[in-house]
Amino acid sequence: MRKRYRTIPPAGNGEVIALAEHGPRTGRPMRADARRNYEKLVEQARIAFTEFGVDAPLDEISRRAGVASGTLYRHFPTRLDLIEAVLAGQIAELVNLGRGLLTAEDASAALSRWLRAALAHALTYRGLAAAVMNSALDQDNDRASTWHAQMFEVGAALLARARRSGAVGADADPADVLKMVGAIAWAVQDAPDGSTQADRMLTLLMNGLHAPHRSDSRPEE
Amino acid sequence: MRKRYRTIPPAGNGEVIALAEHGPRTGRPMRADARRNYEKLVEQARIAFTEFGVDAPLDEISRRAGVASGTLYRHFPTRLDLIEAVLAGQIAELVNLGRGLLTAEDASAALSRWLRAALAHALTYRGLAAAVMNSALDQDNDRASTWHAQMFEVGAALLARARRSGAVGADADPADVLKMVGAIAWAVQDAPDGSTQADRMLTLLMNGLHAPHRSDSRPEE
DNA sequence: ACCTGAACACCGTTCAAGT
DNA sequence: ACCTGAACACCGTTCAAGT
Repeated sequence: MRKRYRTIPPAGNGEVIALAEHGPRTGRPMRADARRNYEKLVEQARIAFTEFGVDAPLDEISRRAGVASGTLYRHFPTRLDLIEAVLAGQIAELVNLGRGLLTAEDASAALSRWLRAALAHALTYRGLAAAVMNSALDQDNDRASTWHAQMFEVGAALLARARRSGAVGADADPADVLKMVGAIAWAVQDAPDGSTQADRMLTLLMNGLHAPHRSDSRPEE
Repeated sequence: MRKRYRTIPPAGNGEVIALAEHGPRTGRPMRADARRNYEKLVEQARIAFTEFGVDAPLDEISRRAGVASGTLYRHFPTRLDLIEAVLAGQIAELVNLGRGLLTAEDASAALSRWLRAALAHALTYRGLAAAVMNSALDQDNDRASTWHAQMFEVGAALLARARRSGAVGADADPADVLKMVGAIAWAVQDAPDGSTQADRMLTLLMNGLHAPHRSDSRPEE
């Protein structure tokens, strides 16, 4: 199938269970067995994504969770639904970190630190998180989860604060910056020296933010 | 299947045929019918990738080319082999452009122009070219084609020249820069306003290059 | 040396029957 | 309301037979 991952990322925390308490379809509480199945599916998906990558066979996941394939499909109509559930806990942590950093003294350092944390998040599961972040950032996307919305809010606030402090020049679009972070994660996902390369690339991005904004975007020719 | 593309990119030029003259396996000239099949497969793959994206069914491609599935498999053992053949002509053009720009007066503008051309290339076929560029950039990759090797050579030369001219500060790794270009293409591949966003992001990258190099890559915490 | 095309394996999706 | 699991559809890969 695919190369295996070295380390298994930490499991999603209580946030996942908070999601499972209410059915994503009805809004009403889930039946106890349905909720158990939901949680088993998310847990086994997390393990399978770690082992096989994004393309882990769905029936393998349902088999490990001890449910039929139709049950997986009922809870998660698309693969992306399942993926988002797996990532939910990690994103919540990122949001919390960002909120804490909003009161840090050095606004520029706070931004830098949060972007590095976001990059670390984006790198999980072979750049899978990066792909989800990226698709959630597209405007016409009605799939952008609540978690992602919060994440972008925090990112924008940190960027605005850094700009007000004078450390970041001119008008960088927060969505652009976050897209770049996801893009870096994607770019290094299979590189042998991935994390050091990602570090250098993020430094390049931070330099671009610090620089006085010069628009040299003349058209192609 | 998938959303359709607006425009069909220009066909690969003579370079593709140059490849087809010798079998990729033996090194000796291909039999006339084999070569015809090779070319028909590349042409139909180009069209199918445009219509369906990267995941165009292989048997659809072989069906349109009028050959059996085994023939496609003989010429192109993996999907990536087929993709590389489709992109070959475009990459050759990019290399030529870069070589011409090596003697331009303004080294910084030359780099900027070539990076924008590289970005345009990376955007073809829904960011498919970006994925191929990116995987070719990984060091342990024995699949990096001759074309890509030339491309990275040209990019490195343009960057070095811009650095010597003083317009680009310090030591940016050419591979990092090209990875960023591919990453930008990937990030905007499905965005509604993709090309304008890509433009802004590339400007951010250029700003990062122009800035005096500051290394703020302190570890995570 | 190359091509054909049937056979196989794999995997996602649906749905009738059951609780 | 939810679950099961067989059935179906789709697609990549192999390989024996043919030229």
